[in-house]
Amino acid sequence: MSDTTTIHAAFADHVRDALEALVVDCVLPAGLPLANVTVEPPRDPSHGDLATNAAMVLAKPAGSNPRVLAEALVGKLTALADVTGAEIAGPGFINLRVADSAWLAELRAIAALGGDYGRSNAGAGRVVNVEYVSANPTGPMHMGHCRGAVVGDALAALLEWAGSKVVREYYVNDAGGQVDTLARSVYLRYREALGETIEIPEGFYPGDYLKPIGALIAEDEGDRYLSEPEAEWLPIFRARAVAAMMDTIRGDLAMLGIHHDLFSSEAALQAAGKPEAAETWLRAHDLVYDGVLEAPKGKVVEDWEPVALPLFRSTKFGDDQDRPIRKSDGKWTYFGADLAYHMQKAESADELIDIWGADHAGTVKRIKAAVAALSEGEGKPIPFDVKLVQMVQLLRDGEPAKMSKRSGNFVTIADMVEEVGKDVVRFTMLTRKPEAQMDFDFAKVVEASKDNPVFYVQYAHARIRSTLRKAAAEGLAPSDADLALLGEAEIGLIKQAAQFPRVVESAAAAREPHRIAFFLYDLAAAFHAYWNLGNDDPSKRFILTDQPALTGARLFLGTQIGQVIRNGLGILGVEAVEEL
RNA sequence: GCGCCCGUAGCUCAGCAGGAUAGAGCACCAGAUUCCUAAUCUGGGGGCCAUGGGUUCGAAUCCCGUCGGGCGCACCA
Repeated sequence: MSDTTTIHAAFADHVRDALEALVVDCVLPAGLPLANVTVEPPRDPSHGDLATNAAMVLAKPAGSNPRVLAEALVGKLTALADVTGAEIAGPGFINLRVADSAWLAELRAIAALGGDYGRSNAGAGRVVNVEYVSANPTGPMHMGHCRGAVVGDALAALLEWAGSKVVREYYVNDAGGQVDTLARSVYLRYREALGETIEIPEGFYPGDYLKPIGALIAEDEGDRYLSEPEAEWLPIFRARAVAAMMDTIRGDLAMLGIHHDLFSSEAALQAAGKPEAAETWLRAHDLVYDGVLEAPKGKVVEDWEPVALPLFRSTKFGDDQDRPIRKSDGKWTYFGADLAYHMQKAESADELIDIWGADHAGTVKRIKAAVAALSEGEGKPIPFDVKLVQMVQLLRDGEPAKMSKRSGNFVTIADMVEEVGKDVVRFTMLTRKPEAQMDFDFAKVVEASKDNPVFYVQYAHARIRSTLRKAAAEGLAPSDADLALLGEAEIGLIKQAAQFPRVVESAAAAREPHRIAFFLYDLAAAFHAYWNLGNDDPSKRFILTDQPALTGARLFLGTQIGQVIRNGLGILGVEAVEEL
């Protein structure tokens, strides 16, 4: 990264420096908590370009009052070259006005940083492991996986932009009973491929997508497995079925533009003895004991009977019940293996993030308990966050959409991407905060105009690119030679685009990629509004053949606005199109 | 019954880890097209931020209760 400083970072530093100077002057005591000090644009632009709440936040811990502090701070800040005004307002805000020349410098900074504008090193290179999707390898990806996939992927990119090293990981649940069922289902399709008439029992996977796998095995291996006992063929069919499903899933993910760095196999984890190691350690610390599971509450289970199982003391860490790590047949529960899996991830990361569907909300406490127990016990507590994405209700013209041509009973991601396109799916999933439920209506989302922010943002970018092409055809090019010709409207646009680095930083800190989407929407709106000034007043257009200097400056501005939009869309994994 | 998430304009949603007079789109009303793409823009009406308390200089935002909606609640993943 170059040493080009963005205006946002510079002023955050300026305020911090001013506060330190006040410490030296003995106006402030040393060691004040600065975490809540913000430097950000006020909502009302008439209040200036930037405002800080420093005086209000620090008054109490400093044993002073906001007014006195603010006046001292203003004294320091007015001395800055880029500051043309500093005043105290409201309950103790300090409003700053920043010289136009500083905004023009920011425009040059965007140009200098290009595709890196907005990156920071706030994450300080810490390794963050983001586990997302992790759909069971028992079928193609469907809508239930989509939101988590998109949110996880955008979050991963966002954290990279904010200076973390990110590992994108997929946990392949290839060890439980479900993949055995998958193998048996494929075995049926295998027999079918060899001419038998089959019936698919309750509880098997009925989808047509298993037919080609069965057929392929029949082709490769002939009828040799027909007469063999299940114990012989099951592992083979399981391995082939899982491999085929993972190929399908990787294909589905690729359609969404998602590529994981690491696929971790649960079977491999178990083969390596990781769950045993965790159990041994937990037993040694009295965190696993042999106990009896309580009957579920609030729900009648008819054939419930008490069983003795090895239980993890998750209640010690805030869970409602202790949780079994092995089943009564001695095999690992999902949780028993998952706990070891999280330890495995923690070995090579500074921080863990899981993206889960809301239907797994009930298991958050136990896994957090396990990670806390193991990592604190090992003397290396690791920050661990589980992000829950809420359900998406699929609609078609307001009616619930069901049924897929491929799977028989659910809408697949492949179907959806084919119908509405990757960019629409991704952007739409990201224009809502993940913890709120959302509707996804095919009818609305394919509409290329209204109600569809993707096109709105892409259109802004396309307009800019189109204008640059048109200008080039007339021999006009962007130039920063005469930026002083830019006026109030243009500076306003720069101010808005200049928020990008701090939006990236705060979105990353809050783990909320949707903020990028809303920022882009606002920036696009500002651009469209600016553009339309040229409708009423031709002198406000980009291309003015008789004024090459002004045209060059405006094209330079447009180029950088386009760059910011492109960078933001890049985080979201949405294409910045050249034309619509 | 218990746990987690949500409740902001008629509808769909933002609200930047507590800040100044709560915003946008859709819908509704009134306008802009000899234009670098009108897939756009300008203006207007519309809110007890579910509700009752609390915390403080300051609450849509944090805490507690209530109401309403969603998800989950044995060895399934």
